[in-house]
Amino acid sequence: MSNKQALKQYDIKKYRTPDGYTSDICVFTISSEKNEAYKPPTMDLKIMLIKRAGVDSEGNMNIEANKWAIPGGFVQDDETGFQAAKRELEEETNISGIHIKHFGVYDKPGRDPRGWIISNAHYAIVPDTYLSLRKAQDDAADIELFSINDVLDLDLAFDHKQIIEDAIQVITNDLLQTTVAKNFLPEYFTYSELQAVLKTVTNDPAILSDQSFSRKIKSLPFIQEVQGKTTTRTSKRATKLYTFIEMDVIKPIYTARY
Amino acid sequence: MSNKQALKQYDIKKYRTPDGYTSDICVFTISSEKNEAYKPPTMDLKIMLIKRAGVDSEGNMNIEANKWAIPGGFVQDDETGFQAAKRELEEETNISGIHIKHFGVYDKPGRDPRGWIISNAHYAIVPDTYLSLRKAQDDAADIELFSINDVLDLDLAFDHKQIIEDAIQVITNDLLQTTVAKNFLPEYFTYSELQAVLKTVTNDPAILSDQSFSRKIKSLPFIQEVQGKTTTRTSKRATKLYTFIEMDVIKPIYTARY
DNA sequence: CAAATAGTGTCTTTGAGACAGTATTGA
DNA sequence: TCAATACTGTCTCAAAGACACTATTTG
Repeated sequence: MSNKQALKQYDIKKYRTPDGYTSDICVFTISSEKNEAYKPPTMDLKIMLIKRAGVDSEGNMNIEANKWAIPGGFVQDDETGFQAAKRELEEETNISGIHIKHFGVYDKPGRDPRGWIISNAHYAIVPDTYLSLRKAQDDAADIELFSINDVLDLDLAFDHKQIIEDAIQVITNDLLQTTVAKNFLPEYFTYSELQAVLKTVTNDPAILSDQSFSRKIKSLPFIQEVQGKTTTRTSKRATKLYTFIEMDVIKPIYTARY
Repeated sequence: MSNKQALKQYDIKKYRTPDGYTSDICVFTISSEKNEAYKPPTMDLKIMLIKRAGVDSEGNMNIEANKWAIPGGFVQDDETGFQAAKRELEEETNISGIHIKHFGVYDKPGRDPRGWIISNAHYAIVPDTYLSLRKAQDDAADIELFSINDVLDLDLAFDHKQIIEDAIQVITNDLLQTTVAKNFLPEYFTYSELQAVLKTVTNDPAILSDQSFSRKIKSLPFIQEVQGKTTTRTSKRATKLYTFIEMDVIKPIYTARY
């Protein structure tokens, strides 16, 4: 065993090393499709993609030209992949404090024709106001939001179809089994706003029903009613506001009610 | 924006590339501490570590010598990190079909004094019989199982303390919120065997109580009673057997009972 | 007042949790 | 027989789900 160990270390020179190490970010936003006065929002979960250029800076044909891709870039040698993702997202959106989470590594040989390139996949949650702003400032031709219901029909670069599929699965899970939904909401929100977020990823009748959900929200240990504050942004009648309590929630499937 | 994109591609030559790409595996096993006849098992969640050699093959002092470490090795350029983890684990234990899951990437600059080395972290679930066997065959001085309650007190190599902490958190979550517990159990198991697995990571009274749990298990949609089969391995009285049904379980925290 | 949203009142049914009791069988 | 494990019977309490109803406010 000691030999085996020592040999492994010797092998360090033998193995080929990767040609690149990148971080990519699936930027999700929930845009209120309709946002009329005194109406609860109708929401749609969207992902931001960029369109790859047709030619590179030297005028040569670009690889995966004109295809849609998730934003990303190379990790520098003085930062982690996570830090790189954060940096790139901040460069892209000009905001910090964004919720961002690593969810996978994509390293299948041949995934990038340029070489052996390893990609860290992250998802981020960004309020849609920032993205509309970003799109307005810049030449906006090559940045677009796509509904998660449509995005997989696009012509996507590299293995980004797989990455996006996985990201949608992960964020669906996280929205339902963690309190990450709070990142799509203002600090104080109404029951119907939280409900609209969850509706983007589930058909659970207990969540779909207004009465059930407005009753249920009062008994959730990780959500608290904000006393004495109301809003009229979702209805003419003043509506109670709630806020998330900071806590880890692990509800075992073995004790839940089915 | 097109310029920015093109520039990014140009940068491919500018960035330093990693010095190594590895896969490490936290090998978990549940050993039955007591396994007397007609007794339900008392289980303990353990992790397998190897002891790093004192000197390398050339007789030089090894880095992180004599410290405990999680097993792993370099990813080859014709395989993914996940495949490498599977290959290494099979080399180590001589079994295939093991449950293995990627849970993180460790790439903090300076984490490995030998260079910029990126590690994919996985956890695996291995029946303890295989590990005892493996330990018996080999010179066993440098391979050991540690309870997750003790392992963090050891002198651990590199950033393996962090990796193991994270692995314990992830497997705890998965055991309670997915059906991954099935990998610690035979195909047909008793309620007390499943209970013993869950007890290694939770103090939930509904799981701790024999009566509650033996009732509850009948109503779980992902567990089915095996008709007409019983066992006496956990008690003198014949005990009903159950099996997991293949299905995805996502129980929203918003509909669970608290 | 009509329409829309946000609730509440109340009933039925289900299940969780607790406690006590029964069932089975080897030592 | 006893001790240990695996249940089952039954009660109480809380919550889920359904339905009807009330509350509030603007156009």
